[in-house]
Amino acid sequence: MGLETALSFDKCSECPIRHRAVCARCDSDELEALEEIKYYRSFDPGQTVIWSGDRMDFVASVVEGIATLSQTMEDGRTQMVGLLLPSDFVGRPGREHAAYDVVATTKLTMCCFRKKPFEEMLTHTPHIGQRLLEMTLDELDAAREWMLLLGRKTAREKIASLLAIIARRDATLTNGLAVPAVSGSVSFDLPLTREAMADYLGLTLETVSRQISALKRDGVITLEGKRHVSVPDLARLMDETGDDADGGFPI
Amino acid sequence: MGLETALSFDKCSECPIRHRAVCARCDSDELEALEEIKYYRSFDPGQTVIWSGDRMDFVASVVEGIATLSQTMEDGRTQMVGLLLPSDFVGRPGREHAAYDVVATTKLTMCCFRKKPFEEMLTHTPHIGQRLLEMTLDELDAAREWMLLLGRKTAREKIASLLAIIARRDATLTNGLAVPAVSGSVSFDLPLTREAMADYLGLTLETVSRQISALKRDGVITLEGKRHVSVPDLARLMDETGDDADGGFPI
DNA sequence: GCGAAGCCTTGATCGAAATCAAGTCAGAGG
DNA sequence: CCTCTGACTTGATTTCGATCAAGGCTTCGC
Repeated sequence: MGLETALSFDKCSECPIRHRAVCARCDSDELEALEEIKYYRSFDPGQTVIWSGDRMDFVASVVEGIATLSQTMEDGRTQMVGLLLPSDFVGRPGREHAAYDVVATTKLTMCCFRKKPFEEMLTHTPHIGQRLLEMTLDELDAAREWMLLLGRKTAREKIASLLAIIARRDATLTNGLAVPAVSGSVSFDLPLTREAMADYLGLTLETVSRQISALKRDGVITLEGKRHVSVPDLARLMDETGDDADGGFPI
Repeated sequence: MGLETALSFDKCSECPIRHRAVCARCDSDELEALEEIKYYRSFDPGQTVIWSGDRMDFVASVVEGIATLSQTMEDGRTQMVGLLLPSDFVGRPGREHAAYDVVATTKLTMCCFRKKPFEEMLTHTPHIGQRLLEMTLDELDAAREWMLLLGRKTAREKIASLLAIIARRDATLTNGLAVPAVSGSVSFDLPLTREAMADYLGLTLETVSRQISALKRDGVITLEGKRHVSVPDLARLMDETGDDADGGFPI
């Protein structure tokens, strides 16, 4: 089941997402209160964390690994509505049941808070609510950027946009810059299968495969194996996304 | 310009959105503080409230009328990312410039708060932040529901979904029920042109027109004029949306 | 080494929605 | 009354991505 935890830390103060997660603004008193209601859970790749409609008595932060948030129609059509990376928040205070499926795509560790006491803290300690508002507003912007992609971009632009987002994120994490580079070269591993990319982009896996091949043929990217992507010229990739020069990031 | 205000009220306590807007939870003291920093602005149909990228020194609530929130690509492709109805909130605390275009589709009145003092209040009075968090979480759910529509639904399902949403909202407003009816008949006016619907649904206006004609031909709806829609059997319309029986509302 | 299962690629064909192109209709203004 | 305009409809054609189908490449267990 992979439920046994094997973390390299146990105190919040040593936590790798301490300064980006919902607890980012907490002082040491607040952190102590959170310690009391938190517990860790781990999941294996492919394992479902929560099914849509399930009763959910916790909220959580992703500590390590990647998970997907998705919706499925009766006939099986699936749309991913979010990609959960370390520090991202899962669950909604005030809601009894999960609204989406959450599935681990890599080995995943989550820091869970029992919902009732977390909701209590939300009303009494402003720092958590403030940070959660900020994170939710960011997610809303991301969702709206994705709406433009889903509604108006071509398959090629969709693939280029996804690659650009992953490339940017990787570049930011590795060089530690606040503002990601907009040119130069990067390389990274795709954290998703072709099918998961298709579900994220509103395409079929065949179209994803074809467009990746096309970008490779046109020299926008090179592949080593199926999953490792190199981008010789980030600006060239950005051109393919259809966004304007500044990368379409909200000003 | 239509900037002259002609409201039937001037105090917050008589405001029609008093109990649903960002100020819903405020007590009388907090309301008094808000009164100090608020002012009203009105716009005519078609008028642009804010251009994406513009400096924005206020945030606001829609009081009366309808506005759209949209994104446009360099080559003119447009995607609406939100429909703003009375009580909806516009703007983001902590952001200098607008991220989207806001356009009035009907006569529109907004209750604006100067940004700086509003941000002040946000850190000092919890009730505003709590309500704003709740509203933002609702918007995030709506955005994610729309992502499923944009990524996976057919043109016919998209139109049916939009009509169902408007029908529900109208039914709720007129009968005052907390939970909208799921069957029976309704009729309402479309608040959007075919082009605006297309921008919302990720379609062309021709496709919107054809699918509305098809739903009419199949007896799912009837039209009086171009804009007035009657739905003889709401359940029938819901079937056409592709959502499951409960209407796809988050549990 | 061999077979099976996953994941991915590529080809052929099909179909839904986009695009291109006329029109219709209602209302506004001269 | 007539024309102009903007919103909408409808038809013909094209195109992009879906669907159907086959096969390749790894990895894993036997």
